[in-house]
Amino acid sequence: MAYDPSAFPPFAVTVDLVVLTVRRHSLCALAVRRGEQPFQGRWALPGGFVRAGEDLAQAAARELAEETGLCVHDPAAPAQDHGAHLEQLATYGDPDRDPRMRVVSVAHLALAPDLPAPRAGGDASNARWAPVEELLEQSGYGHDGEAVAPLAFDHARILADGVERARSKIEYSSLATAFCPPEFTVGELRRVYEAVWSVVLDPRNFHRKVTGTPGFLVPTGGTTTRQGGRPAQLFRAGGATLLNPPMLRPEV
Amino acid sequence: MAYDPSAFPPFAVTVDLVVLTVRRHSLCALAVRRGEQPFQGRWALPGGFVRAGEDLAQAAARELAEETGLCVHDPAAPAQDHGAHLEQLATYGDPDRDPRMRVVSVAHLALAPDLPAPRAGGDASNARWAPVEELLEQSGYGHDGEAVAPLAFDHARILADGVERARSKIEYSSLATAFCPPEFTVGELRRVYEAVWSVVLDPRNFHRKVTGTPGFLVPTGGTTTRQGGRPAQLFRAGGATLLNPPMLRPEV
DNA sequence: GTGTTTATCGTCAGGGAGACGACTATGATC
DNA sequence: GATCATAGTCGTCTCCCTGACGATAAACAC
Repeated sequence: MAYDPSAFPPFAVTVDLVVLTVRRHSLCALAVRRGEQPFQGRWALPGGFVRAGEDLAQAAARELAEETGLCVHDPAAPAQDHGAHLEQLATYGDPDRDPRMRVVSVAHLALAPDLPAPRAGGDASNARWAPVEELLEQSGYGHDGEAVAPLAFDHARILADGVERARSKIEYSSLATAFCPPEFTVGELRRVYEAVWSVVLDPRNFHRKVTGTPGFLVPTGGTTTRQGGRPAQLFRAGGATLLNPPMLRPEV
Repeated sequence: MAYDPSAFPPFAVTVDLVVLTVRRHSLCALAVRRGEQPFQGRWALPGGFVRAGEDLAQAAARELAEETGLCVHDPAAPAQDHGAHLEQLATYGDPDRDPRMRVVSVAHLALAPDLPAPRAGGDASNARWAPVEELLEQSGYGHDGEAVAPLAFDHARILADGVERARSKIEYSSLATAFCPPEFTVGELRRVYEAVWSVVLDPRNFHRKVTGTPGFLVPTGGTTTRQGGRPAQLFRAGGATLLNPPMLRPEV
């Protein structure tokens, strides 16, 4: 218990990011290709060291901006910016998780609307959005037939934890709107739930539920013209953060 | 992004513990008195440095055993041991949270049944169970009239986060049984909910709800003889961890 | 026995959710 | 332009869960 600077081992502290978005009706995560040992050439979650004067949340926001150009949604500001949601996920500190040294990684979860294309220091070939099932398979092939190795380090575990957090959190919070652009339709929001949960939802019951939950959605007055189908009303995210009663995830 | 051992600052990593229990109908947390600077003499959460070969969960379990003598409940083992529940809570890494150096603390949440008395290295005067409202008041007086200063470091924030986690988690999980001895009555479980949520619950509806949720409680066959009142059936915690539908916390 | 306390069972009304029919408003096709 | 396909929106019906609360059961205190 006594304080002795020589009594504790030195640690490196990093932040790793689980950045999720919904593209083409499936839940995708941002992966970057490692350019160095260990796990050189393998896909990994974006991340980096926490700097000296930096808070953990600041470090995560900085990494997110470096990798995606996204600004973090300020919780104090209203939901009119195009920022992403960022929250701490969990911390991973297994002694053997990094062969180089003792690294403790504070993983963060970011939810973002569909983005044009990832950029990793200007090199697009080193970053991509990949469906989470594809990244979580122990081995397999990507949509383009490329062989895919498991994620580096313990990042598969971190990604799985982040996905599970997102899946459960959209049940009882309005976080699903973080996957949507500033203005969206009820159908777009439903497709977010369907992609994240991998289910199909009844459009009529979903519409009744989300429009009937006070503070979840506020109509902007506009409508969308889409290819085929009746134009839909446009909504913005309302001020409510907690949904009560929650959205019910269909079982099995 | 390049790996350079001199490019990152050294951190100390600690685990801090929010140990909660229910005593005399109120939610209490374990606090230890600091014996050294900074915050000498102030109350704080128990905790300590993570050792070299140690996992974060191992470090938390070790600290918990040192402070309380509790063994951690093995998730793989059935719920028949007297162990406590332990889970990671969140990580706190503000650069200024410890004036001595850069310390990142991985806070853990432990839930335990009512224990005889705390022990801190054999010195009982340096550890106590205190109602969480008392510890979270910025200043005030304990139940014995002693003046109480705010918790050291950012431990009030950590404690508040742990309490909120416990309050929300007993809604949708069977974790409330972690506050109970191996065998307990429905009334004892109800008093746990009442203490953690600071509400009063209808005994009849509560009984219907918990006995009707499959896997939550399994009757042991025995009954209790208590001072006054009809003897109650004894139960053990069932195998279910997630309650669906959840317990509903009364609003306001 | 009477009163008190705690446990347990029943009843009833209201609300939310699933299942699903019906209608509306657009684009696509012939 | 009529028809079809597509997507959005409104309504209805039933079931189940919950809250409110009455009633009964089984112990103890006097």
